[in-house]
Amino acid sequence: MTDISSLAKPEGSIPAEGVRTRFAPSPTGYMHVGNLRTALYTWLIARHAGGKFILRIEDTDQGRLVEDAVDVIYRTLAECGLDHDEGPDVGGPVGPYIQTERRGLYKQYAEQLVKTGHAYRCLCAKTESEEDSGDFDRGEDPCRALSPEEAEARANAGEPCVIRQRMPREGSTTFHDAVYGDITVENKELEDQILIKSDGLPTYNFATVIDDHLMGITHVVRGAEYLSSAPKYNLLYRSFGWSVPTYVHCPSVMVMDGETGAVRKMSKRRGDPSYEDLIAQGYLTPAVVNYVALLGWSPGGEREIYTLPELAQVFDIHGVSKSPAVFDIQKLTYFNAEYIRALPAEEFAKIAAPWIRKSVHDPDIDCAQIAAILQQRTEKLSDIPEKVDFFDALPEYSPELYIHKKSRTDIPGSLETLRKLLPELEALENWDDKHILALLTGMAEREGVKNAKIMWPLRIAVTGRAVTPGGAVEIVRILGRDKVLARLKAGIEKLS
RNA sequence: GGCCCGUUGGUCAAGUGGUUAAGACACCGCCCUUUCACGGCGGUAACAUGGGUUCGAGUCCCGUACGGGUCACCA
Repeated sequence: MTDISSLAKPEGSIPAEGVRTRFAPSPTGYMHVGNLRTALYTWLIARHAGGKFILRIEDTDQGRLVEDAVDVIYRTLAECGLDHDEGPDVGGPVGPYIQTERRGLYKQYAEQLVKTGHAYRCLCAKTESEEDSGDFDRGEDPCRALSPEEAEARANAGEPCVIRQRMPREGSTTFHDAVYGDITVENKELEDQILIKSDGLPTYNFATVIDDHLMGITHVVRGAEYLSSAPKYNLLYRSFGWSVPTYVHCPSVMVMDGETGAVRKMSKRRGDPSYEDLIAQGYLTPAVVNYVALLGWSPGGEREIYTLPELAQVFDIHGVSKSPAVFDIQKLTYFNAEYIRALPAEEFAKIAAPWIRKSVHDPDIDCAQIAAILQQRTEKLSDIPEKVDFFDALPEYSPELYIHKKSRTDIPGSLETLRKLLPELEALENWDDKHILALLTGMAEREGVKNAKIMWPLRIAVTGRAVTPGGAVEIVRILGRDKVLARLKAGIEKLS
């Protein structure tokens, strides 16, 4: 076999040791949850070991280029905290990190394989073995393995030419995966896959092997959908005399159909959320990352809430599951609520402000005060606007709302309460929680009734809602005297 | 259909031959509470199935069923 070390290498050389992982997305324009999880695990493995995390763009499909798609990848990785040490934007010792910029490289290695008999040129889509088996009419079709001279002549004449990997016809190949263990397939099941397409670019299966080797990748993390093509890689590595990196295949992320209950792979086309969709729906990035980490991997204990650095510390390939996991938006929502509650109040106020302003336009209303009562009751940011819209304008509501068994309220009693409340609130000097509460409890005490009997009608009158963020006192305070008095009057009129 | 992989409650999952088979979400109930929520307490609910191996099997082996993946000049 020819010495492959004489072949051209990209600039620089491979670091001698240490874990190196890579996230190698094709730029399709969005990151679905499964992609994000693959990126996460890949990053986690590198960081856990103190190694390097590399970003490589796999854009060898010229027909599927999407404008700005790479930006989505950069943005998502950055937002999630998955920083890369090498990549198209930051460079590195084994670049370039975009496959179309490496095109010459693949061709050389493919030629090498042709020379050593591990690959052959072909003019059409038929493989050697199909040709041998007489599956098509040889007389009509010019397709067959070509000699180098022939191939070159054809290429010069402008005829398309493809390079295929020559698979052994007998025996079997065993491939080892860190998650799935040993997987053995009969060689006769392996197709002579195309290495170099007729446009001169490599196929994914070839480019990834070449690049992973050249970039010194030690752990290849990818979706389980690639598992069945993995044995072919072993053959490729063997043909080159290269050592095989550790493969880590991750189970697919599924989604359950709400109606049929059937599980299927997540897909953008079916409306399943991408990372950006989730953020737009008011999910917090750390919550998404934390939840996604646990989808198909378990740290083993009972703990579920982990920061990114904590995940890097405890991440272990052995915890990766073999079976597909169903994405559960409810559990994500739970994680999100946990993260929202844990936020410092000022930070939540900052994050919540734009959502509050979606429905509360009155400049006199203080967003920060609303945020304060909202924080403990918000599961996702997108729930906010409808929860607080009553601050802006009193919604239409039914008098029935005044009837509440537990608070022992009814319509006539509520009317009476509102009538008494009106002058007292009008006269209240200090408009703050303490004094408002004192006024309300004082009234309850004087009348010998539960606080709720006073507070329920008041809250209904000022909000028009049975369910509100915060109780009567806070809402009255935030709303301000003018609005409260006006709404009280409206309530009295409604019940009269 | 061929090949490959998988199968613990509705969902995520712990479990590496001997456990009353964890925990979390969701759901239900109770408590707390000025509503709702939060919080606290409790509850319903699982080893797909049939054979082995073994003193003993969720854990090991084989079959069956079901689910997933893959069979492109896409990744």
